[in-house]
This record gives sequence, C-alpha cells and structure tokens, in this order.
Amino acid sequence: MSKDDSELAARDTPQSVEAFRDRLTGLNGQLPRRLQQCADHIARHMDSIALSTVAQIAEGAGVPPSAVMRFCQIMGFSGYAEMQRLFREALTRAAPDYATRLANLKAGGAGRPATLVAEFVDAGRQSMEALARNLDEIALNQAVATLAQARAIHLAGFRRSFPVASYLAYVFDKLGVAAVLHDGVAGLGQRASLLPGDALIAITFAPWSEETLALAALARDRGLPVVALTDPPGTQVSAVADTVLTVAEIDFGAFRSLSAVIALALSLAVAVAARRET
Amino acid sequence: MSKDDSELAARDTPQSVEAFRDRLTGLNGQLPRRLQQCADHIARHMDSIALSTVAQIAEGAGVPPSAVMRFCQIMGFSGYAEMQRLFREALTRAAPDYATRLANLKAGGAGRPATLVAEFVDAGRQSMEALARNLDEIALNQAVATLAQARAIHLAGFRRSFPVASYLAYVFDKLGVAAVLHDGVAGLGQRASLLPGDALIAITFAPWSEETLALAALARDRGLPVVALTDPPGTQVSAVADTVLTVAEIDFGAFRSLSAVIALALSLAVAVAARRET
DNA sequence: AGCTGCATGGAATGAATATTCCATTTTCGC
DNA sequence: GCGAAAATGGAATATTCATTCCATGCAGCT
Repeated sequence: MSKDDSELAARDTPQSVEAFRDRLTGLNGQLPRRLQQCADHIARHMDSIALSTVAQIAEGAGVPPSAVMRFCQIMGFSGYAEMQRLFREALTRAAPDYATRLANLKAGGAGRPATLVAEFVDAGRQSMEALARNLDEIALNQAVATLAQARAIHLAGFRRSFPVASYLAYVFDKLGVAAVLHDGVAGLGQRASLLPGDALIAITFAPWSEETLALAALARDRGLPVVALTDPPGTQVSAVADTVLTVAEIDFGAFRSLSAVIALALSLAVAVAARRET
Repeated sequence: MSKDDSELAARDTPQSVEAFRDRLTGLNGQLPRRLQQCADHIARHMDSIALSTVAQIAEGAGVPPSAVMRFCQIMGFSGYAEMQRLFREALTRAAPDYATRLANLKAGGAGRPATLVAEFVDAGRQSMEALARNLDEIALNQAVATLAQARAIHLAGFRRSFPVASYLAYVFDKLGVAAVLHDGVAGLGQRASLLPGDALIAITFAPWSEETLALAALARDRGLPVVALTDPPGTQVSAVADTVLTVAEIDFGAFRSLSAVIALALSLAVAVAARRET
C-alpha cells in the first residue's frame, strides 16, 4: 500500500489525447469485464467524449454510470469531469475560430473571391476526411509492395490529373527513386520506355482519359504491374489495373481541390521509398 | 397579442447555424444595449458556444447571465440549452469519427503506409485552416482585379510549384481564359511571349527558385503586373511582385501537401474568370 | 463448502448550471 | 419634468449531472 497501489493504477494523469490513447492500449486485456466494455466503447468514440454526459457514455457502452466513473479513475483522472476537460481542450485547439472564419467568408456572397477560398477549403477538408475514413489499407499496402520492387516507376496522368503525376515525378526524384513522367510532349510519348521489371502508376478520374487507360492497357500487356488512382468505385479502371486505390474527391463547381489525391499519392511515394531502403 | 408579438420575436427557432447567423444579422442594430453586446460577442465566438456555459458567455460579453438568457429567447430558442444543442450538433456532424480514425491511423507506427496518409491528411487540413484564418482578402481582391484586366496570363512555377502552375493552366483553359504555362521544355522558355497587356502569376516557395524570380523580374521590367504566391512573410519576392499572396503550408517530413496553395490558386482562377465575364 | 477479496449496480448526495422572477433603473414620449 | 413601458441586475429556484457510498453478487482459493 505505502509503496505502490498496483500495476493498474498509475497516479499520473494523461496530459494529451496521445497519452490517453497509449494508456488505453496499455491497459487492454487486464481489465475486468465492465471496465473493458468502457474502454472499448471509448476507444471507438473518443471524439464524442467532449460533448457527452456520463449517462450517455454509460448507455453507449452498456454499463451503469458508476462503471464509467471507475474507468475514469483507473485512467488516472479524478473523475469524468477532468477527463472530459482533456478532450474539450483538444477540440477547441483543433478548431479555434476556423469554423467561424469559414462561415464568415462563405456568408460574404457568391461574388467575393474570399468566398471562393472558403468553398474550396471546405471541399478540400471534406475530401481529406473522406480519405481518412475510407482508405483501403490493404490495397495501399499492396500498391506499396508492388512499386517497391519495380526497377523504374512510370507515371501516367493527363489533363486534370497531370499536376498529381508531375508532383509524384518531383517527389520520386527527390527520394532517389527512378521515375518516368509520361508527359506527351511533342506527341511522342515514352511508350518504349515501359520495360520489363518496371511498374506504372495511372492517375485518372471521371471522365477517364483515353490516353491514360491506353497506356495502362499497354503496360499490362507487357506484364508490368499497374497501380491506379481513381474515383470510387474504381470499376472503370479495374480491367487494366492490378491494384486500385480510390479517392472520393469533393467537387466545388466544376473543379476539384486535388487535396486528397495528392495526400494519397505523396504517402504512396514516401512509403515506397522507405520500403526500398530497407 | 393574439396575432403577432413584435418584429423582434419571431417564434420559429433556427434549425441550422446558417439560419442562426441570418437571424443574427437581421437583428443587428435594433437591439437594446446589453442584448447587442451579447449578439456581438456571440457572432465573434460562435464556435465556442458548443462548449461554454451561460456564465462564461456572459462574462465574455460583459453582461449578467440573465441578459444572455433573454438573448437566447429573442433568437427564438426556449433557452440557452436549446441554442447550445444546435451548435453541438453542428460540431459533431463536422467531425463524425474523423478524429478517431486519424488517431487510429497515426497510432499504427511510423512504418505503415496508412500512417503516412494520416500525417499528410493532417498536414493538409492544418494548412487549409491556416489559409482560411490568415487569408489577406485585400491582396486577393487586388490580384483578381489585376489579372482580370490582363490580355493573357502567364504561369511560372518550377520544381515543387510546377504542379500548381500546371493545374492553373488546365483550369484557365477550361474557363476560356488565355494562359501560357512556362514549362521550360527543351530549355527554350517562352520569354518572348511576355507581351504588354499580359500579367504573370509566379508561384515559388522557400528555397525560392532562381528561374521563377528571374522570370518575374523580367515581366516586371517590361511593365507587366506580377502576382506572387509564396510563403509568408513574402518579403523575398516582394521586390519583383506587385501583389503578394502568402500561404503557410505545413510540411510533413520534407514534403508539403500543396492543399492550401491549390485551393488559393483555384479560387484566384475562378474569380478572375467570373470577373471577366461581367 | 466456506471464506476472502474484488467487481458490480443502484440509490443517495452534492455540485454545477440553467432558468425564472422581481425589484430597480433607464429610456422615451408627452 | 412626469409617467409608462421597456430594460436591467441579481438573487432565488429548478434541473441536470457528476460523484460517492454501500449492499449485493461472483470468483477463486483453501
């Protein structure tokens, strides 16, 4: 008693959401039944703690309120109020006055340039949230594995996908990965450079561009693996691609922000480079 | 009494943050002093309503709590609790389980590709929030005005800024605005095409590329207006640009998401096209 | 089987907070 | 200035919610 209570109850209270999460995973498995239910439910709904009452959490987890209180104490807090404060602070830091600002900009009327910025920012943010939510991790891992083995990586993306392809070219170059950007300068194409052992990343969105699909088909015929970045559901390109990564980019007006596509493409590039070095 | 209370108190309660905002602006000016203070403070801190108590709001506005209650009723709510519910719902809809998902992805360990996605998404989101917060509306309006008058718009952006420049070229083309992408193919450049009456958009970030700065300087010598997209504080390019738009893009590792830059560039393009048509 | 210690549920308590009410002050029309 | 009506501040009340406490149940050990 005088030296240490038990392995469960460390007295220091988590000061950040990360610390909270660490503690939660550390406790996993060594908790009694009801407290484990709390832990599971809370892990799954961490963001709702900031706005929920003890009773709501308890109901969601299927336990009495007192169990939730015990859980809070085991996590190192004096009670629920203290635990909630942690999440509330995280929430206010995440959106200080951003929401207000956006709303102000949007309210300015359709004609104002600043209103457009707000709309595009909003579309981009939504796209990225959708990406985080719907990411197909298995397909991503498969894509990384495939590309990491390739001798050189070919990049196909035209029209509105070209910025993504060209950014990938820049990033691969910086990372020391051999990459060929198929830019179609002078109508020549670089089709002959699709050699055995290479791989292709094809980036195309509805309406799918003929050139990209044709290039992917050619690569496939020559036996090169093809990774496609496209809209969901991705069926349009599945005939010519081995791995399909889908991104639901939100449009505003006729244009898309590209935020989510670039984030995904960038991750792919960095992961491939990291895999190669090991 | 039986027909209508007054112009102030319409009985229907706002069902969305937008409706709330509309009502607030509608009431502006026709409120007694203390209630006006409430309105001002709340308009300025709308996002904090979800997490504040009546007492906190009252203190912030410099009024007694009862004034805040009256304000809520004038806005069409039964009380503060009902008003707060509106903002809480808006907040939870904005971040459904996105935060949890992101945290889960990040927790996966540095090696996993999905972790990278989470990091880039997060960086992108932060960048866009920063853009919304720090947007210099005056500079933006000035840039739009300048570009709308130009005969043709030249685009300069190399290396990591090239994707932005090429996307602008695509968008301007689709919008029917004459634009020249200076892509440096074959080392030729298109310097001779910088004719009087044109304008230049120069996109460059630290470390600023020599080519872009040189091109901007040349344009300036010939009397063309130059709009620059760059990092804050923008002093590096202010010598060669008439209008400077700064974007604080957050890096993850050595790479930036480009989300905010693209959102700003896109807004600029659409605003210019809209201005031209009128 | 009986004992011991932990886990559990629910009811009682107490604190925080929204909400109402009323006495007082201010404002505005005459 | 005077009176009526509206506005205001603060204290009283009601409600919601976190927190504690204790009686009961359950499991593991001897």
